[in-house]
Amino acid sequence: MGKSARPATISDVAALAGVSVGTASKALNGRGSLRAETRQRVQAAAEQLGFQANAAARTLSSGRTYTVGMITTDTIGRFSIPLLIGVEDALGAGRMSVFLCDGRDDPIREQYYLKTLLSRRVDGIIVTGRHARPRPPIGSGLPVPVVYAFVSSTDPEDCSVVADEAGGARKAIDHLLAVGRRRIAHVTGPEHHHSAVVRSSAAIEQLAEAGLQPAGPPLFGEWSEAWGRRAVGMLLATAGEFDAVFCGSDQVARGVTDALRAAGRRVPEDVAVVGFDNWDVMVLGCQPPLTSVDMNLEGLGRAAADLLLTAINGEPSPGPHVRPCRLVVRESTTVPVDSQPAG
Amino acid sequence: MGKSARPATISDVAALAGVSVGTASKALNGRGSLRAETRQRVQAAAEQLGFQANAAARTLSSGRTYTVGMITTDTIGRFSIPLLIGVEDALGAGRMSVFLCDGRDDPIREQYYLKTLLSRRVDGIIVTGRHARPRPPIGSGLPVPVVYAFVSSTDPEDCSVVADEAGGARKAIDHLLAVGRRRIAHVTGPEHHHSAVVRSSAAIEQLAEAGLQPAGPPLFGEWSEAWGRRAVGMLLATAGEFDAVFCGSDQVARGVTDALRAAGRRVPEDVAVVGFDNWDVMVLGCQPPLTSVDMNLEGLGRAAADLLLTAINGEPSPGPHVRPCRLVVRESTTVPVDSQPAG
DNA sequence: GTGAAAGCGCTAACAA
DNA sequence: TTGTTAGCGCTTTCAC
Repeated sequence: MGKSARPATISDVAALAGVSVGTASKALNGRGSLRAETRQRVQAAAEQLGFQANAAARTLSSGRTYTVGMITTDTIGRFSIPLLIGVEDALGAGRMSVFLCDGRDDPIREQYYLKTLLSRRVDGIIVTGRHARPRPPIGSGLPVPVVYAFVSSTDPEDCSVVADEAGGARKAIDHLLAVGRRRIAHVTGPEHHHSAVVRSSAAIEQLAEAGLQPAGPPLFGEWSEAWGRRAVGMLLATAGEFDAVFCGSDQVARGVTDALRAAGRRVPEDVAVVGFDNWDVMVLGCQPPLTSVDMNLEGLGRAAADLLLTAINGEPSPGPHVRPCRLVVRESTTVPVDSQPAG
Repeated sequence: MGKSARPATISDVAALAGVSVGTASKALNGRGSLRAETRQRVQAAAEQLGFQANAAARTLSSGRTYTVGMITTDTIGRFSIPLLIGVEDALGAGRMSVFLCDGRDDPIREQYYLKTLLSRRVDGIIVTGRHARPRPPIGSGLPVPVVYAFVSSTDPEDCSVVADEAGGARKAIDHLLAVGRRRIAHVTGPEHHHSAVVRSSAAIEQLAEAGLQPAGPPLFGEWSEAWGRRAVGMLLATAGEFDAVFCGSDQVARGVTDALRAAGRRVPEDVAVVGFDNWDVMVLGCQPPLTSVDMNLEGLGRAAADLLLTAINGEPSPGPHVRPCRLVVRESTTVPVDSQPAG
């Protein structure tokens, strides 16, 4: 069973079945009207030869490639994965294949990929990235539809699917208020980071709506556990009392939680902690497991792919499409009913 | 600048330049011999029309698609990313594009993808997966070369690129011995998991070579922090004294480290801890940062892609290609020189 | 119900 | 040096 020299073509199939290529084509694609017997004979021949229609040839006549390109702005990473899976999921069902292009934060590389994808005549393009901040459009007047997933374009006419991060932050605050917290601090990532700012402002606004001030100014730092730990030192030193910390990411939240425990504060009895991202490994590894905001990136990827498919079919949906976040409650904010009452 | 109705074809270019398509083709591909002036005129016309050669048409005549398929056995995840990046890196340089196919641990899905890729006439296929255990070949007598990356095939003739996990485990043990540890315990993942077994046996053998016994039998459990924490309870309860723990993964190692500290044992002064995978977020989030074994998955992906490229060019390299692991030393095994001497 | 033939966009061999 | 032409494998009219 060596390597077959050459994949079977439709004329091989036609010859074996004793029909013309036109007839074979109809038989294999269920088009035209043929005798059932002929159809079967062709299918049997195709089966026997292991025939797989040459996609390039098909593309050439149909004009459709049934492929889409996915370009990541920055490098492929933790955030891209669920998006990728969602996209793959929605497209795979529609028998479309995905070209993966790793932009590496390099605009030149990105444009190179764009050219390649266009020369491959992809039916559409999905652009993603780790940073939610609106980015310049990848191109203008492109011959195929483009959907931005998680990121959005600075051109408000471009189709994008983004998470309602502000809404997520508000849900986090509402939850903390609902479990009786009133002195809520906020620790998050870099001040120049779009998501940090959006989440932070939304949290503060939501507190204000409840007539509350945050427990101290928001602490901007990095997206790391180490920063979360350091921030707790600052909170303990400078802030007054606080009974909750809303964090801009799960990593920060985990650092905060660890440092609080190390400082003798119980989570959640003394201080409740909420994270953001609902990153399984962080959220479940944490002691106790973290309550966190989930942006449903996989659903977002799926939605982006669906919008792309409908755009490919001639029904574009321009503009931003905002999708809600979901709060996943765990033990960092709620004492389990069967646990020891707080001393 | 609306959507251009139809991408320019080479005959558009030829017409605009006032030459025949054959001449245009030569001019654009730098073949044949043409007057420099003609060449330039064609190139200018192509530029003006934004001409991008139709890849499908090119494929049809040349037989090459300059695409490869990458099939993940299980779902795309943490382990696939560095592999993907490596593959992308090595292939992108050679102007090849990658079709990403998420197998989801579903053999039917996998075969569906295989068919799709073959019908797209990819030049080659890379198969990856999270589990290093050898897997059944994805197909036999395939018309294109296949390289397994990180995983290997049960057919020893199949080309695969794998990490020397046993060697990595031995390096970890050697390091612990070098920093003076003699009573080394081992905590790892599920007993039915190939990597757990390989790493574990290699560690025990290496200890034996040094004339040592492990501190208690290896503890098999899960790949989670929670298990690492529980395991420490077992070690403290049942094992005698121990001055180091070699862990089968960074997550386990982190759980172990946290639990040791909670139990009043200092890391690394009282107990040194080594992880496996060198997963940045785990290794750096840990207190203190974890010494860990790095399998260099990105390099592995690059190597797999390079082997695939040479196989595509007619020089296959059958059989397994084993690549060394690297030990990355951090503070979980070595006291920084400028730190407080142990009390 | 089936076959013949044109054409998708490009390359490459051959003619001019 | 340039143009003409025959495919590459498939789909799709249009005759038969």
